[in-house]
Amino acid sequence: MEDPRAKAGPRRARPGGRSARVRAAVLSATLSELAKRGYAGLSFEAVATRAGVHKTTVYRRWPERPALVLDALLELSERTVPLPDSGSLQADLLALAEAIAANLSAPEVAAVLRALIAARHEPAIAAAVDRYWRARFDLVAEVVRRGVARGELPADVSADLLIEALIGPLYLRALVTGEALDEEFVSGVVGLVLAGAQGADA
Amino acid sequence: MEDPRAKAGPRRARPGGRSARVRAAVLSATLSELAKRGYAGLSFEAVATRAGVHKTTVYRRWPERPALVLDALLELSERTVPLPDSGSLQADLLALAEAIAANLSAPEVAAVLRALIAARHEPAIAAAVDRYWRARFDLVAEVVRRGVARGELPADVSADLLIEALIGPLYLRALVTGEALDEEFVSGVVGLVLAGAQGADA
DNA sequence: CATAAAAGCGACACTGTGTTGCGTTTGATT
DNA sequence: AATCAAACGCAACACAGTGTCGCTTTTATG
Repeated sequence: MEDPRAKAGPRRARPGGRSARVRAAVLSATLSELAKRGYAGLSFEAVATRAGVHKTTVYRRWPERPALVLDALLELSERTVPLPDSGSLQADLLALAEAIAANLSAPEVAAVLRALIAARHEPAIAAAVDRYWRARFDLVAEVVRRGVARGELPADVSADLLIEALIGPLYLRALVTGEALDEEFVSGVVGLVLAGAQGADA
Repeated sequence: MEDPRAKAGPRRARPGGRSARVRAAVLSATLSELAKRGYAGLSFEAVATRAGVHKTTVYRRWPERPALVLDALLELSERTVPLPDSGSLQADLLALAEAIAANLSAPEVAAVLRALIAARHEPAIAAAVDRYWRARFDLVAEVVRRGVARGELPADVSADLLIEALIGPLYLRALVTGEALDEEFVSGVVGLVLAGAQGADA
């Protein structure tokens, strides 16, 4: 009962070229708008205009707001930061902290992060953000593990605690208090945390 | 030319009773709505309804949004946290961290803070938040100063750095990653920071 | 070159915001 | 206690922006 190319036929393949372009433009525009207006103030119309695309196109592909923001985020988190591996824990942590500080010092990045923090209302956003952080932390934990393997840290040190102690102050300044992430501060935090981790095995 | 009670008369005094009640109700409602919807999603109408007051009343007293939120914030920051002074730096820092953690663990508090973070767009809000933090830090620095005076810390330790290292991870969990602020984490941070501050005078 | 998926387009209903004019309540003043 | 303006309640309004719909045009794919 299977006609050679009859019944199966009508389901044509879907285009890749234009759709991909539109998608990229919209997601990029979403990030910009997110930085500019925040999550709640995000307007589909503004996103469409900025992307050079019609409003209905955006609505059709991303029927509700969390879906759009989520896709934009995934796009953003693709940009992975390479893990330093210099052979010295001190140097690795410093390089890491400086890279993060440089990132956070970019106004658009800070703005997007602030928008995300505010969007924790939305369960879908919260879940995605959590996953993002877990992956990030697991990655960075590798640096700590190498330090332990080299004997630079006591074996019972908690990698998560160390990482959070390192990153926390950076985020505090960038997002909460708004103070500048200068060189002195970053190296100070690294020194403090490192000394604490090396000596706190009580 | 000054008639005893003539020309100066028509300027009657302004009521204190009802106005004060309305003001308190509105500001309290503002905090609740802020926690619920965030800054950008804050609706004057919702605030008014929650406060049991008419929409126009809110609009008249606070013509624009930053003014309303700012007043609500000032109300909130009145609630000062008493500084611990047990004679031991370790105990003081722990008490402080636990108090902050308890605060941040309250969903409404975390929600309001998130809303404020997102509202950094608004210069007026940003300025007020910055002032708030400066005052807070100056206050907490007293604990560190006492520790230095008792010889529990090297004299050249930076009070600000120590405080930010202590508070940063707490805020990171509460606002960014969303993880729980359990007892173990809080004491871990205190231990790490304290050890770091005591040993890092290089 | 035929075809269907995807984007463009204009129009629309609808919700919520912020404003205005006027009447009513409230509380300080004499 | 009577007065009177400040402050609030109320209803109606203009307006902007959101999200939806039916239709036409473009553009990959086979």
